[in-house]
Amino acid sequence: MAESDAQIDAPPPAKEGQSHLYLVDGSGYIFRAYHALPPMTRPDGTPVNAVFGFSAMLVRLIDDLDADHLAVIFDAARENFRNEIYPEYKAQRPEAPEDLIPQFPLIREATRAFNVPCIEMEGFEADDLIATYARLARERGWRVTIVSSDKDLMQLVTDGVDMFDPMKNRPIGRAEVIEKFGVPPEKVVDVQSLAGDSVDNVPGVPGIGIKTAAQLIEEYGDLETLLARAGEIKQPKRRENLIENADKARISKRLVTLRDDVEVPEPLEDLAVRHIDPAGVLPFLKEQAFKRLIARFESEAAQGGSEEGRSAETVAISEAAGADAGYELVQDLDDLKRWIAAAEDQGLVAFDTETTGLDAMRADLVGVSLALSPGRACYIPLRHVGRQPQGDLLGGAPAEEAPKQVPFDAAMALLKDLLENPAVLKVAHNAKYDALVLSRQRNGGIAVAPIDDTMCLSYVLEGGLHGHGLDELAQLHLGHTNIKFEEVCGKGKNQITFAEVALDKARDYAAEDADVTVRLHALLKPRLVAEHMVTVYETLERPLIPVLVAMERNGIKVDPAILRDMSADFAKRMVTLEGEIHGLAGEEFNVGSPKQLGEILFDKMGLSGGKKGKTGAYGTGADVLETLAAEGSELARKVLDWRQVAKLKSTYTDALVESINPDTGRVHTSYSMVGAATGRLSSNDPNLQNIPVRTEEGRKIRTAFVAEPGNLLLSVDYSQIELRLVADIAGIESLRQAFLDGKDIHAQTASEVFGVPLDEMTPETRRRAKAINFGIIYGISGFGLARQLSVPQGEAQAYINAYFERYPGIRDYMDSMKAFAREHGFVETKFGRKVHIQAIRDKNPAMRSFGERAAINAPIQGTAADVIKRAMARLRPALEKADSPARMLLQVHDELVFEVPEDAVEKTAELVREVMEGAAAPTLNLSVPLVADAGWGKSWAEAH
DNA sequence: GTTTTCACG
DNA sequence: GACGTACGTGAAAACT
Repeated sequence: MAESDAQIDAPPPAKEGQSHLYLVDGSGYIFRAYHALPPMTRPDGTPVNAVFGFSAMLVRLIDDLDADHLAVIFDAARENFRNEIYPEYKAQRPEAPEDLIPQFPLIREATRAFNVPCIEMEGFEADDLIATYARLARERGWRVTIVSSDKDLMQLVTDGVDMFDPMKNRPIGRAEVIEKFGVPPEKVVDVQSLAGDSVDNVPGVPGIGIKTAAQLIEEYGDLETLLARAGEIKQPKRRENLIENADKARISKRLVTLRDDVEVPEPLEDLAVRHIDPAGVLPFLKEQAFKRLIARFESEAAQGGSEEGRSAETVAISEAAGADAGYELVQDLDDLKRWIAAAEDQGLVAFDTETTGLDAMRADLVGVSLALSPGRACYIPLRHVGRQPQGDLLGGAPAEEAPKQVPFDAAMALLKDLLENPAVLKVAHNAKYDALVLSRQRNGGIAVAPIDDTMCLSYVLEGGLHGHGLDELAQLHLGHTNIKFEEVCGKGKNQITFAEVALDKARDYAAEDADVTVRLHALLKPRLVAEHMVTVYETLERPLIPVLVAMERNGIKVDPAILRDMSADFAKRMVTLEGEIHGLAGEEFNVGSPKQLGEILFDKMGLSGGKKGKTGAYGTGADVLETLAAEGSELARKVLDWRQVAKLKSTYTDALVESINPDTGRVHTSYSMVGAATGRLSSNDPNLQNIPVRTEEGRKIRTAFVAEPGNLLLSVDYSQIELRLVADIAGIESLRQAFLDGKDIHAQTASEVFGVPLDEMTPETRRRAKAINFGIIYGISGFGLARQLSVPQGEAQAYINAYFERYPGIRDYMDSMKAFAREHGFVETKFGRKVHIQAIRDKNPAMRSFGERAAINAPIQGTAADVIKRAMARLRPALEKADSPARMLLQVHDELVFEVPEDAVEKTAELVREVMEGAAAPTLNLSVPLVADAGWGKSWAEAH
């Protein structure tokens, strides 16, 4: 049933020769566009936001290749045959907003200007006309796509008929209908008849919503059967309602069922897609002052018409790109000078670097692409090589000479002038990578500035909604599929480096990236203002790019000898432990396999502890083994020891040695600015934000992180920053006072929640309070706290209740975050960063709870992340001003690590502490002081 | 490619 | 009233 249905994915593309009809729900679109788009007016003051959205949508649709028939359908008037069935139908709909009314005729005008059939009919709604056309087209074997997100049209989805949501740019197929209604399209009408619709004034049956309706229809098959057997319903209220309101349900059914037998005014043939005549559409566009669309059709007119209705935009970005008007290959100095002059003239250029690898500290620059405006891009090969000699495959092809390129040093000198020119804005996607590559002497020693980063723009605007890779954004915002890296370089053992790629292929790939970047920039940058995200971008993200470039470039010295010694020791201990484990188990097995271990522990040895998880595998996590060990299982104890050693060896001591850069002798992590939804950074290749510290054993790994001779590592970290923010944000007076007085915060909490005087505090009581304090930050639940504390759930819940009782501000905070997230789909940090929480609207209650906890945590974790980002951005000029020789090396969420000459440590520590403690001000006037503690030593272990 | 486990804040 | 849980990450190894 539903399971197999759900697997049906996006509809297949139209078959060869099959006609494809697009039916646009014009009336529905107007309202949605009006509400979704920010207000716009043309010079004479006429509001046109919906008209603009509509026009842009129509152009996009016509550009779509497989639409050969197209019509826009409108509602003719308010009254139609449904009002005769039920006079109140849609009666209570509010009047359209004042600034929408003048847009109705304009949208019909737009449709005609674009040479698209514009259809409406007295007595019927647009939906009925759509249903009728869909039936007619299907009878001829055509494919139909209904462009609308209106749920009332979902009943029409079937084989060959699907929908497309023009606001969200996503298809609506059978699976999406099931997601919305809980039943497949053919049963949607029955569900709607029961559930009714308060907006359209469809009565339905009282007390039954979509969920219950879907459940009932699933159970009884259809509406009539359900009504006939209503007496069998167990719930008394529901049974009564169904019996009493059977007629209302039947009337509702007549209201929601779409008519597909309307005498349509235009035959299908007349809906064939017609060419857009620039001369016909330009006067209309000019009247509305739609700049972007005007430019587009003017260029089309200049070229003597478009190519088969496809936009110049689409053509330039796809296969025709390389050919005529498309991307240019720059192979001599004069051409390069021409591009650079044009970029300087314009004051803005998008660029992308092509290299030999992903590690910016090791990669060699191979080429650079530039884009000035959509479709106008070039690629400058710099270090391409000829085809490499092929081994003995097919007799071995001989090596070829390197292709013609601008001499490297000459090209880099010119590019350096451009990329360092303060009057030219450089736009890149993940600019940190390109800036770091170019900053290395071998790749030109260029300090790129000023920089805009489309990846950061996307993160700031839509963090939490989707990924921020270039390919994903091209698809999402431009409807364009980028050439894949694999298609150019191959994969697996046959993969070649970009330096070996033939120039025409390299040009198409590289220039496309720059082209897409310049388009995304044009799309995203203006949204900063419209969506009030300028400050977040300009103060928290953009200034961090050069800071992180410097940190990644600095790296940190790691002593391989220390790690190798530890690895050898770990290896020995693992062998010993393995022997002991096999002895205890009575057989040899792979200790590293949770599956085998689970079978040994629970099947063979018969220890208690059940299955879990969808996969049916036994859980053998540390908590499970810890319980078994406490019950006296020596085997479990040994496995725990083995696991710890194995983890330390494989993830840290072995891997870190491999990460040492042979050129610098240091380890250079890479920070992701868009990895964490809350605004935190993340660290990878290698991850230096999770180096062990909690156990004595693991902590030793930090002795291998050292300062150069004559220097020290300085570590400064925020004390309890998240809890301090909670005290401030949730306005908890006693917690606030405790921080002000510098008291033991967990003991204080314990005293107040459990009513124990401070001088009678036991460590256990304090431990519990500490767990609650952390729980608060995570969006506490009785279950979670019980697990953490190993106490019954009821007891944990009692603690939480006591906490809420004592600190009501916490509960208010949690409730308001949940409500805000539900309403807006995101929550905000104190600095205005938006964190989108999609799970908050999930239909699965477990997912929703998850979203609620995330909504509680995100403003706290995110605000802390914002604070340290502000500190990092300010530290650069602050250290410079103080003439400090200190170098920032690492960030670990609430900690910064520096390398400092010995004689400058104390002064630097003081300066860093001041900047970090003052980082929230002046934007945020915290009622709780921020405190940072400093420590230093020869190694990271000593610095704490 | 996904799952499990475990390291950090 | 039932979902099945602490928030946020990344890496290695086993397993599909």
